[in-house]
Amino acid sequence: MVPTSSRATAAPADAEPRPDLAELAAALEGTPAEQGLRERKKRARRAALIDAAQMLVAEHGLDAVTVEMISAEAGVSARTFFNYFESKDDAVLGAEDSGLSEDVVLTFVGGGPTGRLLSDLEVLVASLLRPHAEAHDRVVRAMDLMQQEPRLLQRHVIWMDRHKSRLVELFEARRAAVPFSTDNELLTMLVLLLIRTALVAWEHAGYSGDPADHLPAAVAQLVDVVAHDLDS
Amino acid sequence: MVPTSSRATAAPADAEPRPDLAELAAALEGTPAEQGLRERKKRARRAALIDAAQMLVAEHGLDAVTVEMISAEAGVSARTFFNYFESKDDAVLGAEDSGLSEDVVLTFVGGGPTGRLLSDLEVLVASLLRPHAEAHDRVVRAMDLMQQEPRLLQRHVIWMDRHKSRLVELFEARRAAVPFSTDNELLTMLVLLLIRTALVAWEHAGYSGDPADHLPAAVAQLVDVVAHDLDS
DNA sequence: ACGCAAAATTTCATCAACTGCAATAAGATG
DNA sequence: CATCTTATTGCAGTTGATGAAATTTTGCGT
Repeated sequence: MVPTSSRATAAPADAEPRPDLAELAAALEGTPAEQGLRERKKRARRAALIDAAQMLVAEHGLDAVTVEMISAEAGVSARTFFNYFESKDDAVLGAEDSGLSEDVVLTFVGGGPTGRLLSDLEVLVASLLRPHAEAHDRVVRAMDLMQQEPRLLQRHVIWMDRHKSRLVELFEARRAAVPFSTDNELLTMLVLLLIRTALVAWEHAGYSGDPADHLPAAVAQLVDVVAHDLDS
Repeated sequence: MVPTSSRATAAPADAEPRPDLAELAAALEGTPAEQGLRERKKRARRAALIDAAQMLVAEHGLDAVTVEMISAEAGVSARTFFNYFESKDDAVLGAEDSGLSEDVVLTFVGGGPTGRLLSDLEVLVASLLRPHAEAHDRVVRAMDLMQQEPRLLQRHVIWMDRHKSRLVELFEARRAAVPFSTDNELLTMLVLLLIRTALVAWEHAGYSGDPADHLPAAVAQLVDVVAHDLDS
């Protein structure tokens, strides 16, 4: 195996005779006592796979990395890889299905918190962005990789697509409480716009702080564009 | 050239002795005398492949259709298929790289036609949408399929990605003529938003007229959302 | 500790998307 | 017709992804 690993060992952070044991042990340290051992191992493997995927892709490029390499690096079989991720791309991005919390949802469908649709969308998106701050490092690496490998950008849209029906439900529910005329399609695209704009701004800021911090600026820009159109 | 194949058989693809001749002939009729025969055949094959792909997918679903089926239906080898399209999805969507015309570009980068960024974006998007009206039937079918097969939606984004660098160039050029502060990222997402909203509205309207006809409504909705936020 | 049931991993087989290459067929051209 | 160019094809091979059965690991009651 490993047909194209001529300069693989030039990297500083790894001189591993036995990647599985070392990484598993390290990863298990990170999550000391939380739930059963089974659960911890699961998280550890998942993290190991993401790390392996991101490291390899950063070094060799997306297409030059096979799931076999990733699996080998993480010390599992290739088949197991697909027990954790639906696709290679998902692993590289460390895809996490960050759902939205109940209270935020309830507030939104109730017509709150501000009563102004755009502002409330902003709050909603902020709550979507927050989980990203947890796995800070992995998200940062994912964003960097997204720039080098445009193909990964589409996963962003797939994420959107996964949650689109849920979002549409929210919009419909809110519409029942506080009628408004904007189409669902435009609103979902608006959510996507805000997410991407905020994330890119976050990246331009050197990944300092929380992605959600850049949301107000994104909204402000949007308002600006429209306002300029109304003025003149 | 709508009904390419008069065959609605649910049976496997071995019921036809010579699909190529019939379809090719029909397709060649459509484009009587234009450039060389070679060029016409190329277009005909491409059209045949798109039609075959869309028909089969509409009948059996995206994942149940293989490129071998599509190729067989169009009367070419599977290898040839990939001389025409980069992927199966591209064929199903009938991906056409509609570029933007020079005059529209020049007007935009010059700060026109209205001088208001959003309105000028609208004009730009309209010119992007117009080519879609040419291959009306295929675009309609592609849109229908997109609804049934969410995975195809991501191609929309890939299209966006392909043209993103060009769009960014336009934004930069205009910025040089008429300074404005909006980020490129937000603007490209805005373009995507307008395109999608207009297309979906067009679809909801039963595909009557031109997709670009629904652009003003999309912009109006966007303005509305922002305006409501400014008022209260 | 022991053994058993559930869950996860692995092995193996299989399919389909896609690519490179070399041979061949088919337009174009003079 | 001769030949040069371009397109098509068959073929072998890589890779992503999935299903099923065998095997290992973990949880847990006794």
